[in-house]
Amino acid sequence: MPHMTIVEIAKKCGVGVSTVSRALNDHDDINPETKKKIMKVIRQTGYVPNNSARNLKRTDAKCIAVLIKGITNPFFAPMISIIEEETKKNGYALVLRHVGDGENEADVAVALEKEKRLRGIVFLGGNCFHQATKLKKLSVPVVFAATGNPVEGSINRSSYSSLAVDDRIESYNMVQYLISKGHRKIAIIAEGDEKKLSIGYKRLEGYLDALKAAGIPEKEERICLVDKVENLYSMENGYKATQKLLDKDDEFTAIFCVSDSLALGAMRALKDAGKRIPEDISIAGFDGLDMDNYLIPRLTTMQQPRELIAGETITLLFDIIEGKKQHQHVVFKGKLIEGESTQNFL
Amino acid sequence: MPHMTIVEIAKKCGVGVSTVSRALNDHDDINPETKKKIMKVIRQTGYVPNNSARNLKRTDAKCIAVLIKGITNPFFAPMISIIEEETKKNGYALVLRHVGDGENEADVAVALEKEKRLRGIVFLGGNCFHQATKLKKLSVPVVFAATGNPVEGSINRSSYSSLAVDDRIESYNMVQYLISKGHRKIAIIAEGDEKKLSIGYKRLEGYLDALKAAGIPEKEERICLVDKVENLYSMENGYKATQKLLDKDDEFTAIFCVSDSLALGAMRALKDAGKRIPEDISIAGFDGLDMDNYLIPRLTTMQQPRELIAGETITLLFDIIEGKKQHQHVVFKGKLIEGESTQNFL
DNA sequence: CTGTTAGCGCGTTCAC
DNA sequence: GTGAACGCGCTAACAG
Repeated sequence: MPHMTIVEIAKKCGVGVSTVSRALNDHDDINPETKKKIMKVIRQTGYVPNNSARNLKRTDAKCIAVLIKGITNPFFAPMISIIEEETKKNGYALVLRHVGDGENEADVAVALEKEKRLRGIVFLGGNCFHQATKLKKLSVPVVFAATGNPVEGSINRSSYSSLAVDDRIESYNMVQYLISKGHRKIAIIAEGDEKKLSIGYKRLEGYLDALKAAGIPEKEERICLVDKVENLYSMENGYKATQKLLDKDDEFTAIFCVSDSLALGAMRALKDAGKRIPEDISIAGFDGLDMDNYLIPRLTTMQQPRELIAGETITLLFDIIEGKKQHQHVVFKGKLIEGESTQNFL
Repeated sequence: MPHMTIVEIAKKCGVGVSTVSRALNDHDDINPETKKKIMKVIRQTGYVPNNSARNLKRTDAKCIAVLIKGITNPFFAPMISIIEEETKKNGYALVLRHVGDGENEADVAVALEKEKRLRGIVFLGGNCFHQATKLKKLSVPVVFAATGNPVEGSINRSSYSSLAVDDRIESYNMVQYLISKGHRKIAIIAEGDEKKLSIGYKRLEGYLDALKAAGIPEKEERICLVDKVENLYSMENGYKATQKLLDKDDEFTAIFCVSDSLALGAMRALKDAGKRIPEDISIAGFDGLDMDNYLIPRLTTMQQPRELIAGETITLLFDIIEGKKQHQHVVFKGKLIEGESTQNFL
């Protein structure tokens, strides 16, 4: 029996389609007996309602969507768990949507809103800036989580929310920490981005700020910008970048990597070059991935409060949906986790 | 203008809805001029067609779905990239669907097939067994990738495909490698699974096979089964398991972890216990994650040919869809990557 | 080449 | 409580 429809179920049960619909959607204006009978037939036949048809009609549909550019990024893993949990707890359905490399997130969002009758949208993600014009096409609340500089173009800041750390400041803090450890020749592995909007660039700015504040002149050969071949923040990129740094300048005593993955690559490259970590060179990362605390040596990093951000994001979204709150912009503080990959420069 | 429909676009353009539809779907039975005009209006108004309505009508819709239990698992990352690429290359649309902890993958698949008019389904994933009865409700080709023992219950093996390594054999090979290195007291961190169907259990069987073949008696205190608190194959589980092993028995000279994440946790635990890797204890993992080659020391692992599996999977699926091939079961060979985490036991 | 029309499968009015 | 009828937005015939 391929392709059952609600009509056939109705016939089988000797009732009208609307009655089946009532049973399906847990309406209370239905005789419990009838419902029981119908549900039994549904189970027996293995009937599954067509979601496309439902979405087309349904008006209520408590459903939100979470869009993630690069869902395989380990950074998102714990956030997704929390979002799933909280969404369920609030009685909403969740559409988790991966946004591929070629896709534009705002476009995906607009299409999804039409398709699913969403009540709200979360953009999860690191390194992206959305076009204001496209965003304006969305008619449901939008919240950006863990995104540095979410919107490009002119849009009223009160028409969306954002929850994130301040990449520039936290980066500043990390570099200042390195300076406080006596390092003055600090290299950085950051992101080559012409638009200067990416989080990688903001973290680079924080680095420059910190040097300036400490009166340390920046040196071009200590700034290594990786480019987007495949995965920007890959370990491989960190490895290669470190090799380049070592080629150009072997005086630096510390490397600040704008992501933990880059840092892992950097550690390996240093090791391969015969350098000891942290005795010869200190390494610091950014993000606070689960693995950091298991690496040998443990990685010093600027931990983002991912779980907190995820939780607050989803709570805020529901509050906005239900009219309890207005849009807002929340800045979280990073936590400097001191691992074994950094030490005093003597 | 919230909620535009194809009718309004048609009116605005002074044409019929079907003409707009033709423009939208790149049909060739339309005047290029008309099409241009329509597309312009569409762009200006920002109209986006409703996918639910499309899915409801469309009959052809070249679309496949990939379902992944735990999409955040780093093991899948490179596979997803390849699948996206290949699917696009073949002119198909792709629905990438994360299956949450509470969800049943087969159920999701059935619902998705109705909703999207799929032409084929890929189940990507490690540690799951699907119920035959539910699988039978699917009317499109199903391919399991990187799944050890995909189906539970009775179903004709010629009604689905599978592409994977043989976990038991590859596990056997790894343990035999350790034995060949002179290790005879080999501990294992595996998966506690009552059903004995999981890949973790199969890898445990491979371990036992290898010991037996070498005439090494198995010792209960060297077998540590982690349980599913949160993430089964987490680093934390590896860490704790190793601590337990050290408590119970400090004679073993090697640990075989049934996943690389567990191995990373194990490495850290050994380090914290003052053991040197590999001088005191050798560590071997399973999977071949990207990070393995960056760890210090580099992790010895049984690498699964993930990219190859992903590519072959998608190719096979399309061949089956197009009637060029029958269902088949392909077993891939693992590749033992010798890192620095293992050495001869002298 | 184009417009009109009939459903796709379902939820939701309405009467009953 | 229940059923008949309508329409969600769109594509695919079918005429013209």
